[in-house]
Amino acid sequence: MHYDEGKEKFIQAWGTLGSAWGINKAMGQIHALLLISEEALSTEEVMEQLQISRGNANMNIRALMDWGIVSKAYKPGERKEYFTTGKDVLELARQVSRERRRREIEPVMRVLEEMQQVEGDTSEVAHFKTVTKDLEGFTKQMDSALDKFIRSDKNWFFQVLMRLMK
Amino acid sequence: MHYDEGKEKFIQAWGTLGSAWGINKAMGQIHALLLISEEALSTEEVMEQLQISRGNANMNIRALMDWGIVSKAYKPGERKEYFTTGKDVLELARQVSRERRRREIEPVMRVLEEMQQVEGDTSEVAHFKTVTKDLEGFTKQMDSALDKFIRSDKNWFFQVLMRLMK
DNA sequence: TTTAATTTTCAATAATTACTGAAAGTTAAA
DNA sequence: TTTAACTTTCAGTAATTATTGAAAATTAAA
Repeated sequence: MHYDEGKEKFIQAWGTLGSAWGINKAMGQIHALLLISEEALSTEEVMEQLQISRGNANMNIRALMDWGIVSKAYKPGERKEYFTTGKDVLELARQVSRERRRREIEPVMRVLEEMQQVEGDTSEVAHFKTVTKDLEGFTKQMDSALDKFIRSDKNWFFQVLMRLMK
Repeated sequence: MHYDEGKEKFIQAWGTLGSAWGINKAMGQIHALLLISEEALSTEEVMEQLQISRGNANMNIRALMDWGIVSKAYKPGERKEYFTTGKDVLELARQVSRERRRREIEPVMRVLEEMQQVEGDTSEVAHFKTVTKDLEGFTKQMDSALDKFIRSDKNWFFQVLMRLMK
């Protein structure tokens, strides 16, 4: 397979994966492009390689920076801004976990907690509280495991993974 | 808080969580509704409670069945179909993991594997292969941990969680 | 300062995705 | 069989989300 074909496939696949997980396609594609670029890229280069508009490129690069997975990189003597993403996959996973935890898990957990405030002594209410309590318990456990992962170092993570596999 | 208010909040929250994870809102809401219903519900009841059309209800109930998290339940003497979802949260998580693995992780893994077929000896190609290989390795490890989780029983899962927490 | 390079914003538009409702299809009781 | 209850499909429409491109804002060199 030629490089250009592989590159194209990878960028598409990464965009599609993003979509399936609630991240917009262009954002996924820009991330893919930066991942495989040895050098930091300018907005122009992103626009050109992905055939997207300036506005689109700018907005999604910003969004990636908000996620904490893309950062600015100035080139000496150049005025223009360049962008890169870390090449460490574990660190990437950690950062994505951190953000999704904050953006999605925490809000839903707060709602689940509130549900115990529902009044009434019908079996309907009892059932409602049981289900939401179960969800809350499970979510809390997952969340604290995730938290551990986020704070962990490489060694801890691989050790856990090894223990878990056997 | 009154039951109806709590119910409404929970259904909304579950729908929103769904959206953030690439599942459509109505699907999430129907699932929430079935979760908190003690009895199986008919399409009519779903339509009425969520104020959605017959087509919408039918399509999303089917989708939930495709995911393997909602099943038909006939009531004695009744001709109409009723639907329920399991109330075991761990089992639910397992089933969702199973499906996302099949639908999303496996396809992307196949693409990542292919990337090693790229030819060329430039540093560009070398870098490309390194990055995609790293992603592939990480994804494989996550995938096999997930597989373990999917196949595990409750005890194994909680033991792992406990070990992991401390 | 001016000027020019660069980035950001945002109204307009396009593309995608979700939803409706009625017609067609299916199923089982009469 | 017929009939009626029920389920599924799908073309049309609505709602949402993504994208464009040009104007406004910002930045730094001249």
